[in-house]
Parts: sequence; structure tokens; C-alpha cells
Amino acid sequence: MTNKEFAEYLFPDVKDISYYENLYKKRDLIDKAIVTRYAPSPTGSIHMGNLFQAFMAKQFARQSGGVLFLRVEDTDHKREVENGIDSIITDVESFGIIFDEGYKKGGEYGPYLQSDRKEIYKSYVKYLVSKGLAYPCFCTTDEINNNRSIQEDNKERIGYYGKWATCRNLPIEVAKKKIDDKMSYIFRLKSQGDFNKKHIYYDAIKGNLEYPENDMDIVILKSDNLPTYHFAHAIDDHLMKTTHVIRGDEWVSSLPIHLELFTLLGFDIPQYAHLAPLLKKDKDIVRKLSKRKDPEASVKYYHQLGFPIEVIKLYLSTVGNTNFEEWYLANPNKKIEDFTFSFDKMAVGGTMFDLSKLENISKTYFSIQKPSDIFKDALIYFKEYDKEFANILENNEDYTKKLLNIEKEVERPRKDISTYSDIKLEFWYMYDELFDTISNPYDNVIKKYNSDELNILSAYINNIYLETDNEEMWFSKLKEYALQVKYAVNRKDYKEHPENYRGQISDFCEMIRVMVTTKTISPNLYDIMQLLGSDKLKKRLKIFIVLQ
RNA sequence: GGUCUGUUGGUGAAGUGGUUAACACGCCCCCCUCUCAAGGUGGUAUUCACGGGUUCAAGCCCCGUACAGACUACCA
Repeated sequence: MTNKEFAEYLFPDVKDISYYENLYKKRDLIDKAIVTRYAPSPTGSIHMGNLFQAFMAKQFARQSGGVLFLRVEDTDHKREVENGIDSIITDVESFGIIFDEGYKKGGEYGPYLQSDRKEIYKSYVKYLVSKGLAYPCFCTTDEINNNRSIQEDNKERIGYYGKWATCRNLPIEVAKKKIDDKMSYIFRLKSQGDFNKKHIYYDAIKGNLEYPENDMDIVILKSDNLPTYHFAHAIDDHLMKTTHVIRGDEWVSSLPIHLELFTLLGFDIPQYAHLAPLLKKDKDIVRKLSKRKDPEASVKYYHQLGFPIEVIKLYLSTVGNTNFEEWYLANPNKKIEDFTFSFDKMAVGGTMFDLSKLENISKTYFSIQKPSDIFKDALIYFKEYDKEFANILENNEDYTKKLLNIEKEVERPRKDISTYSDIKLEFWYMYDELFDTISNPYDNVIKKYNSDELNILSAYINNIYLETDNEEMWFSKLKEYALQVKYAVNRKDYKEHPENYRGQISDFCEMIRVMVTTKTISPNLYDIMQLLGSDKLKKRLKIFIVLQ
């Protein structure tokens, strides 16, 4: 029996590969257009690493006038999670990553669900068998495990290759007999590689990668008739006309396998771009951000904290291209999409996930947003995570917008919130609904004031402060009064003769601020007092004095 | 054990053989202003994991060591 006859015997009703080769036409795109894909497996919700990959894939496809498609790699039913695919699509799309074609959306290069492509894979396995480049393997898990422990003991390379590949040279007749006897089997690649031969592959991100030829007879078709990742990758990316494979760098070590597969199948090899992982410092150990161990790996975590989607995108861009941050700082009014990403500006090693950096980016982002936009998005956020505060916001829409507008229309806008939840955390005292329900709002005030100081404060609020004063008037009155009660109104005077003063004007202002806001940090004091109004100030003053 | 990759300040990093090792975050000092924040000035790496080598010249090239990461499944 020849290889060709054996292939026919194994796959009697399968189409010839020429059918598929002709079915999927060359894509009609401009020169240098990048065709790439996001290819998740439906094993749960998306995490930062996935999002990063999808985001970069999108950027490269868009900026080159190419195509981005979604392929679902559902060849492992054991690990599958219910609704896994839908939640991934929703998550990714919420970041503005919209696919040109793919699962659910359709397209001319489908199906885009690997489990719908079984027939295609079979055709190519049949082709390889007919060429003598693939064979059925009857080894049991026990046999493989056994070989493995022998290999470990002898300190030999682990795997199914060379003399360990016992089914590789099984005569066709013997194999056929086993199949007729209903023995279970899988298909393996009959590797033609020589482990001692080295080659160099140029990775778009990592540069030149030196690797030995693959000599492992890897599994290509599993006993459930589904392909392994390696095989599906080669077939799919070939038929879908992918030009660039953008994926995590956990795949670099499989590169020799993929390169051999493409070569033996007679396919053009795509350009690979292996993305460095997002890292985390755990105690003193640096490791890959783990979906299972690290809450901050999940995208949802940032939603919950209240980071805007745009901020996450800015952060990923910063991580993505080392020159992005500089560009963005120089062009604050441009959109991320205006930046041209390049592979050679991507990190080769891993990137530490830096929360304080994220916060900083976010503060700057909030500082340039319009109050009405912040209000709108914050409301969406609180409706999901804090309904009570969402109601308060809705009942105080104009008031909140005014609050968010403080020190906004100036050259250097304030930077005091980095998340939507900060609005509550930083400004809760502005809402009587919250202030009045707390038994001691001044619980966290460390500094205590004596009766002299309280009298001064009291006199100021009751007799000096006038709601109708403009800011200039407000401050000159404040200064005049402060001086009267022995607060230094300029730094030099105080430094020269601290003994002559009760403190500096800043101390006086701090006392007012603490009384009004319970905090030592707040937006412009004048504006805060204006917004609250005289009556509330007097009310708070009484509470403050009692609780001191 | 094997294969591949990486290692620049507190952090993220620029840097691909040639003056004082960019920039950003953080931290500290000071300044400014009518308070806080913001902002501004300056300081934060005698040196690029370590040891050799090549070169007139090395963070950048070569070799070795250490450490770290990825992979080494009928998982992706």
C-alpha cells in the first residue's frame, strides 16, 4: 500500500487541498497592508495580556490599511468556559477594537471558529499522509509518560522524536491492521528536521532569533479529530492570508515547529511579532502577570476601580511603543489613533505593570476632560458600582459639574482624581447627603484646634466671610483678618520672626479647609466655599466646634 | 535536564562602537502663587548583573558565569 492509498483509506470522503487553496483568494489590499488576527481561546474573561495583544493587532491593521479578524481557537473543549467567546468579544469591543471579519461577524475567509473547520484540517492531514509527512500514532499516554521518565533519568531531551518516535516507522500494513482492530490513534507530523542544524529567524519585535530545527513528531490531529494549536495555526493563517502573526512570546519556543509546518505544507511563512509579557513584582520575584493569581491582571479590576477605558488604552500604548509617551505629551490633543506604532519600538523583554504610572496618566487625562463628559461617564460607573452615590449625583447634576469645573479652565488644570471612584473619595464632603449621615465627619482629622483658634475661625465665618465677595475681595479680607489675629501673611515675615505669629496664613487656611471639607487637601478653597454657601458653612462650623 | 530569550537608577525605560547615559513616573530640596493641589528650578546611575576578551574607543561586538522568564501536553 502506498502513502497515497493509505491516505485515501484513512480519509475517504475528504476534499483535496486544492479545493481550499482555490477557495480562498489572495486579499486585494494596498502594498504593506497588515492582515492580522486576534485569536483567543474561550477559556474565560479577558485579561490585560490578551487586551494588549488585541489592541496592538488592531493598531497595526488599521494604520497599515489592512485587516483585523477574530478567530476563535476552541479546540480544547475541556477548558472551555460557558459564554467565554461572547464575553471576550464584548470586552474587546468596549475598547474600540472592532473586527473587520471573524466569528459572529462572518467574512470570506471563514469559518472563524476552529471547531467548524474540522473538514479543512482533515484535508491537510490527508495531504501530509499522502506525502509521507504524517502518520497515525497508537502510543498510549502511559507509554509516552514512561518514555518521558526514562528521558528524564538519562538527561536526554524530552519528547517524541528520533528513536522515541516508535510509530514513525510502523509499516503501513501494520498501522492499517491496528486501525481495523479499532485501536485508538492520533496523527503526528513526520518531522524532517535535524536538531543539530541551526537557523535564524527575524522576528519583527525580538529581532534575530537563533533556533535549532524542529525534530519532534508533534501531534497534529487529536483523538477527538480536532487539530492542535500548532497545526490549526499553520492551516488557518495560511488560508486566511494572515501577513503578521502578533502573539505572546510564550510561543517563541514553538517557532521551530511552526516554521517546519509551514515549510512542509508549502505555505509562505508569515511575519511573526512576539509580544513581551506584562510582568508583576511579587515580593522580590518578577513574574508574568497571572490571570489566576493576580486580580490586577483582569480588565474588570480596572473597570471596578473606575479607570476610564481611554486611560487603559493610553497606558497600553505607553507600554506598547517606547516613544509613545513622549509623543503624547507633545501632542496632548491628538488621539491614540494618530500615532504610528512600529514593531521595533516595542519592548523585547517583559514590561512591569506599573499602577502609579497608570494613575498618573489617568490624572492627566481627567484634568483635560470636560466636566460634562466626566459627569456622564462617572454616572455610568456609579450606576454599576454604587447606586446610592449615582442617585446623589443625578440629584446634583449642575452642582457636581460646577465642582468638577473648579480650576479646570486654567493653563494648568488640577490633577486630583485618577478614577471615577475618586470623585466620591475626594469630594464626598460636598454632598450633605453623605456629610450629614456620618456621626463624626471629622474623625480622621489629626490636628486639634484650641479654643482661641476656634474663636478666630468662628468669627471669620460668621462676621467676615461674605458669600457675595469675588475671589480677590475674599482673599484680601481673609489676609487682613488673618494678620489682625496674628497670622503671617507672607513667608518671609514668618521665617524671620516666627515668635511674633500664631502661624502662617496657610495654617489659617488649613483650619478653614479642614472645617469645611474635613481634609487638608481640596480644590480651591474659595470655590468650595462658594459652592457650599454661607448657611452650610455655618452649620458645619457648629458641628466642627462641638466635635473638637 | 534541554531549547530559546532577557538582565541599564526606587519604577517604566531611551540607547544598535565615539563628547557630561535621553525621557517619564516616584522621592527629596527649594521657588512661585492669594490656601491645598498643580506648576517651575535643582538633586536623585562615578555607570549599564558579574568575570574575561576584541578595539584607538564598548551599555552597545565575542566568550564564560550568575540570576530571571518562556517553552519542553492528544492546553492554547
